[in-house]
Amino acid sequence: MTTTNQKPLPAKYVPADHEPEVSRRWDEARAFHANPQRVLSGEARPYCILIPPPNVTAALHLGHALNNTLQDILIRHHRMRGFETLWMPGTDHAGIATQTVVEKRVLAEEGKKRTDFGRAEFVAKIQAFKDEYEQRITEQLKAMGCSCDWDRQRFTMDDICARAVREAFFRLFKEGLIYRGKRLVNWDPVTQTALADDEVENEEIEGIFAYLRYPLVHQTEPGNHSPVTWSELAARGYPGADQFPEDDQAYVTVATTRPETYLGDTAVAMNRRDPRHTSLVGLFVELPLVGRVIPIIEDDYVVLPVSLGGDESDPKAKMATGFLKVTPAHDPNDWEIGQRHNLPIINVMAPDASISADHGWDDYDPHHGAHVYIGLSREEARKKVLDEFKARNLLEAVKPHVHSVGHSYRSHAAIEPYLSDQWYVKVTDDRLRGAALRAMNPEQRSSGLPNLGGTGVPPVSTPSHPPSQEGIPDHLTIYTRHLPHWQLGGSTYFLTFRTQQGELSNAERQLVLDACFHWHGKRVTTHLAVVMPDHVHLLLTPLKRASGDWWPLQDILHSIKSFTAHEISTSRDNPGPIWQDETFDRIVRDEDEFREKWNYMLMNPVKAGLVRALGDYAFVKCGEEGEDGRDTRPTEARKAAGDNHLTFHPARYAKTYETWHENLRDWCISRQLWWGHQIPVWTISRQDFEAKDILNTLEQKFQDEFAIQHTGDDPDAEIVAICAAPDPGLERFLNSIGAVRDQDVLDTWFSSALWPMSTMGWPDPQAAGPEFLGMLDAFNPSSVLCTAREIITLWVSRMVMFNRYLLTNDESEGPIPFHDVFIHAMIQDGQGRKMSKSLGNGVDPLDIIHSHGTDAMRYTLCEMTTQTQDVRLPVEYDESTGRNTSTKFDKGRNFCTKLFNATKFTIMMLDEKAGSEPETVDPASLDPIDRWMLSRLSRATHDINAAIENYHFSNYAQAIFELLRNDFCDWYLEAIKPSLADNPAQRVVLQQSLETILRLLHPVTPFITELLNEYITHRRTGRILGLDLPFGTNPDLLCTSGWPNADQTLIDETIETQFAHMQSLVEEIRRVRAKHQVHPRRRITLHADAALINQLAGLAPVAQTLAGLAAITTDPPAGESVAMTFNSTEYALSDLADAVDADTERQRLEEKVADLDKSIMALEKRLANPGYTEKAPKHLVDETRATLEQQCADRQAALARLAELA
RNA sequence: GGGCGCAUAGCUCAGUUGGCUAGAGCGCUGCCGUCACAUGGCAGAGGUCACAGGUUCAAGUCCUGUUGCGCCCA
Repeated sequence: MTTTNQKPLPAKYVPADHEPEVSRRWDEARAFHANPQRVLSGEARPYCILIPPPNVTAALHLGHALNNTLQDILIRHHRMRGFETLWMPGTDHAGIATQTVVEKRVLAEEGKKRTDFGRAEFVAKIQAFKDEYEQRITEQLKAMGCSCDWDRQRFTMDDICARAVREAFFRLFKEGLIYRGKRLVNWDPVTQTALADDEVENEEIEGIFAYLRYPLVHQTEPGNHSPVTWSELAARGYPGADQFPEDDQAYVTVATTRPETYLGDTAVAMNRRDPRHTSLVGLFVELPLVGRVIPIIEDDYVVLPVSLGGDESDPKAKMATGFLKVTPAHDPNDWEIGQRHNLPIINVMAPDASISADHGWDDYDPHHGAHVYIGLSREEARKKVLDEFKARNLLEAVKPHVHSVGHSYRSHAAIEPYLSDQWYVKVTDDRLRGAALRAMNPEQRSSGLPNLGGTGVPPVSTPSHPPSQEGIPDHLTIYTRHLPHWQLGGSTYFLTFRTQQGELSNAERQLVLDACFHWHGKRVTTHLAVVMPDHVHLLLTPLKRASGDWWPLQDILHSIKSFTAHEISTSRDNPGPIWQDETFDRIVRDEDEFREKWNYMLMNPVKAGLVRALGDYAFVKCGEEGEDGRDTRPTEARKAAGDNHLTFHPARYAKTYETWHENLRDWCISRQLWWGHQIPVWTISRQDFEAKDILNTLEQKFQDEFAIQHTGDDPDAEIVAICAAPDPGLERFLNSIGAVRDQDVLDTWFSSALWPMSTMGWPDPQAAGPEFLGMLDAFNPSSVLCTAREIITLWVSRMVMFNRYLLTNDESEGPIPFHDVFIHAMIQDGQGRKMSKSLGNGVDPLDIIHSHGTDAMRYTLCEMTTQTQDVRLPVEYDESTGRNTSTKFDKGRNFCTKLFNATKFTIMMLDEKAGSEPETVDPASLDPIDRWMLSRLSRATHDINAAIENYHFSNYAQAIFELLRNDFCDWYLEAIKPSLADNPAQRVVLQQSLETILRLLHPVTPFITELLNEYITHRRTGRILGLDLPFGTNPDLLCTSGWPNADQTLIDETIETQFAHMQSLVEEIRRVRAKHQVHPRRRITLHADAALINQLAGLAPVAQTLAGLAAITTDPPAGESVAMTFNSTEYALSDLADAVDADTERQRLEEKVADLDKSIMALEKRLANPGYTEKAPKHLVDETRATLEQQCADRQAALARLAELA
């Protein structure tokens, strides 16, 4: 069948000519729409990714392109594998960021400020901006080929998300996990809002260290004080007081980077170890101009100066005076001191950080002179303070000082620690933080874990206590190997690991035994586990994964050992290594031998070294046969995944997650903004609340829909009410009684944290709409979250906490929101700077798509994704187009061009001569070249499956690159040119190979493969046994066709070895041709011998084609010829030219001899080392000997030929 | 201050639990207008794997330390 109903492919591939058309076909087929019912009915397993919703502040840049390309690769791969696949798209309202951008825009365009509009009016402006950018972002994602379920696109301020926010807030509030507190917050004076800790960026700035003198006074009673003189101090034993004029007023000197905050000082603190301490106890200082008299207190926080015995290595001790001004309202550390000593808290600033007496400066008295500061900015006030102190001879010194200061990530203004009422989530509660930590995969948890790996000593392959050989039949002798080799066959392994020291208690033995069976049936079949007090024996067979390879034994063992070690060392309260390295003994692979060995061990446990004495069987357990390695657990069980299932890739990021939670502080969630979810809390004074008997009314009318909290320190403070589901009746009621709704909005991450739930209709899918039914059950937990590193703390953690807390049922804590977290690299520009909008070095993916095409961009991004944490991407600005571009994408573009041309050529060849192709092809009947191609295909398929499964995207890109360019184009296509027309079975192989390649490529380059697939799949005539290309859910499109299944049996080691041999022969001939500058079209003659021809076997014609040979003959050359050594034998090539240049030939041979000399010396040296021949594995030594032998022969041959030439 | 990452060819980067003469793309050199592809093919040059120790028969790879760069968190 050679249907050629498509229009012919154009001469050149121009991506822009095809991508929109392909997109349209996907849209029309609704190819990316997920149906939860297929999951719930058991028809298909779920695979779900939730997009990290991009901020609507700006268009996407290449970092997003990377992020989304990787997600799309995972999604498309799983869709083709038959999973019911959901990729949920959406955007984030990004409260402060978006509002700031719009404020700037409005100011620039209309010259107006936010406050010139009403709240509703301004929010509408932001909404319009959001609509514009949401659309732009969606267009970008579609242009990138993202196969999202576009029908389900969400925005974090959708009604559906708002409902989730209300519900979550209500529940947390009711349980006391949200509270109101007067705290120091990170205040951004420019945007005038509080910021979360992680929205603050520390920057080194060149500031000052000012030394201010505070005059000392006595205070007999409040309002009545008198100066303290130096002579008085000297009398009190103050060291060095006699150095000063005795009648002058004494002072103490404080050092500060922020002199202006002295207006709010409420104490001076000193360390009790300070020798001056005793003489100052009970004294006070008077703040110049302010007039406030404040006590001298003692607190261990104060650093002793070096001169008084402070720590010399502490830079603070070098700068310190020993006296610390304490400003509880304007410094977090001072706040703590203030709390400890019950100091007054005096806020001296307005929200814009200007000095103000109207925000808590209750003892402000303009007559003392502090009025000179009022209204000044922080910076102006700082200068003014120094001037005023200097004028009064109270400024001891000012030194330059580089220190780190928090800045707003948004406005870049210096953060002011500012006292205000804010709402907090008590994330430090065990129900949140604890649940997040318990979610972690135990093998990635570090706390309390002994250092099991990374000792630098590789696993010992020789057992330190070998099982007794006595009585074991010789042919069952266990032998040791390196682990990777064992894995190839999926064999059964006998493993032993021993305790580091001491013995396990019975309880511990039971724990270990259970752990040995943890992966049973899922990743391994655990045939037998024997847990003795000082060692463990395991008999395991790793199971096949869905990707076709086997679960790594190493991983399984590591899981068992690290988990048990953690548990044991915790319970012993004695961290330290528990296990030694394991020894690996391979059981003979043959099944009969295995059975015999197995029986022997069970019958003769003492002789086999299993146990020490007969009867010592307490902790021995045999497992049932397992199934395959797929996650076949029913939905309920999968959903129960809560504790121990959250796994990071790469694993090192688990540490970031863990330490973040260990050092967590409560999360400030209120923001003084207009753009966001307004806090659903109404407040009313306690007086009114009680007078109107409101509680009673609430309880009668709105039983479960409200929760109250009493807040405030004094009885006059307010109480707080909250409504749950947005009940207009309750809201009306609250308004009617004069309760006031909180003006603030929630931190954006509060709604983002609900993303895995809100997008699926939580809390009430029924009410959300029919399309939400079953979504939570089918797709939460989702499969993987793909994001960047800084998001671990901002978002990942909060999603885990909320998902687990809010989906808690009567039985247990809720599930994790995703099983895996994949952290990809951050894209930097050519100078190593992070790509960001503020630096202006962000690159629009559409620019790259414009110059190179989408697939090229995706291919290159995929290939860049290794396990590293940053990647550099130098870009150049193209004047002619006004766009950024980068030569890094050339590789992707060239790769696509190659695919296009190879496909065109394949079509041409298939159409040239068609007919009589067999319907079914048995690989065994094929020519070697075709068997080789199938072997390479099968191998690549397995490599690619493993790469994608492990998030090794770069390996995927490289595997497919080599398969297409090297194997398929350079060798296979070139080799079959002469034979294809007369070989119908080969035409099937060609067609099936390319179709397989297109499918394997589809996840990374979806557009071009979708385009070409139509041409190739329609030319399908037959199939190959062992190579299955399933139809999938909709074979009309490649994106919904099935993923290739290549049977392991197609991998033919023998043919691959033979082929590699043939390749080196061809390459050797090509080298000779190149040296002698033989024209590519000239056919030359290889004078071989029977041995070589025999060795080439069926590949001789291929070699002839690829090396440009007219013939391979055993006849000696008739005329001039050159020598060529191959495989220790000298051969001749003739017909190179009309006359061979003897000088060239001599030079070539001399170079060759020199090369060989060098290599031979190295090999001889290695073999001369007795350590090598004795200790290195035999096969390596043999290999070295063989190589040496061959190279010596090659050298002899070359020398002989040189002698002839001379 | 704590944590993490990086340092390999001119450039951008691979190198899978230590084992062939360390690889790829771009760039460079030579040949090729060839009937899929010049966005190509064939061949080639180019590396003291940051530095110093150590473990090992064997180190780019493991360990210790040093230097430089970057990121995250305080």
